[in-house]
Amino acid sequence: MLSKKAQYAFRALSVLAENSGNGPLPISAIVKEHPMSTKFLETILLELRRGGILGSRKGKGGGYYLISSPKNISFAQVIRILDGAIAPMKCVSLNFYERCDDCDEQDCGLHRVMAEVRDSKVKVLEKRTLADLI
Amino acid sequence: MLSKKAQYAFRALSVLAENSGNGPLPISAIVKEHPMSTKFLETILLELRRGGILGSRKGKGGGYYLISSPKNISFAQVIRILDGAIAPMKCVSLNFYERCDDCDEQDCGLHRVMAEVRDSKVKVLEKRTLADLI
DNA sequence: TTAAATCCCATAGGTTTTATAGAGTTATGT
DNA sequence: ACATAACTCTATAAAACCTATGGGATTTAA
Repeated sequence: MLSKKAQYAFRALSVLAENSGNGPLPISAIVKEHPMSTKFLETILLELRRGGILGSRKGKGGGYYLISSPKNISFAQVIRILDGAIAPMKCVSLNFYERCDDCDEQDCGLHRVMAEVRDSKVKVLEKRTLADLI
Repeated sequence: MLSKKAQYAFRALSVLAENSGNGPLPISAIVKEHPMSTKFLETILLELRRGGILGSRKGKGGGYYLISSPKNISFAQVIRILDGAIAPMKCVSLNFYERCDDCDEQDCGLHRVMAEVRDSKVKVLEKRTLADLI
């Protein structure tokens, strides 16, 4: 399941996507469109900035903005920044791999099926971008 | 991500699937093949029984067994019993639906993409069965 | 009667998620 | 220069959830 963090993030990103190209948008403007905890959103936007998909400008007239065009930012990127692995098990994760203690991964049916699930999720999430939110 | 519960469940179910048709298998026999907490596995098997995919027999010579053939028990069934929704958000879940507070669901981009993710996951998980574990 | 096995309930302990608070820092417009 | 608006950072608290365990009750076969 998507965390609340990721859900809030997509709400906020949809606002930023609509505003794309018009300079930075302050948090207050985002909260105005999608009511939520300002402070919580702050930490989320910070993570997204560190994750490399948002830029920010301080001071009067500042705020957050998308670093690239909405159609170049995939759902997969956002989810990996906020929730981590897309795969249903670490041992089949592409970006957050960890060795499995309970099987040898070569001849494990569970491993095979979960890799298949991962592929089907990634296929959708890599294809869909913030442009699909507008 | 799959919970440990679901992971242990699949390990156990693979043993039961291999033994399918040979009468009940006690927990001790399962733990022998896949080392894990006996008590924890006990609660898992109980849930699977209540979920309708396992039968059990008490007393000496008793144990757990698959109610139907391995090829008729899908991954989706098992996951729904132990982890709940397969969908990434409750508001797009087929079996665990809950209304979304933050959008109207008719015209929500996030909703649309997540429904697409749900479909791709369900497609794999309904197709794959315990027979794929053997 | 005894041993083997499931059944049931309660709960402890830890981790993660969600959210808040507050002080500090930086940039902007005037 | 100054006030202001906005981001930065760290700490922490509350709630929810996951993982695991314990003890006793019940059932069955031999």
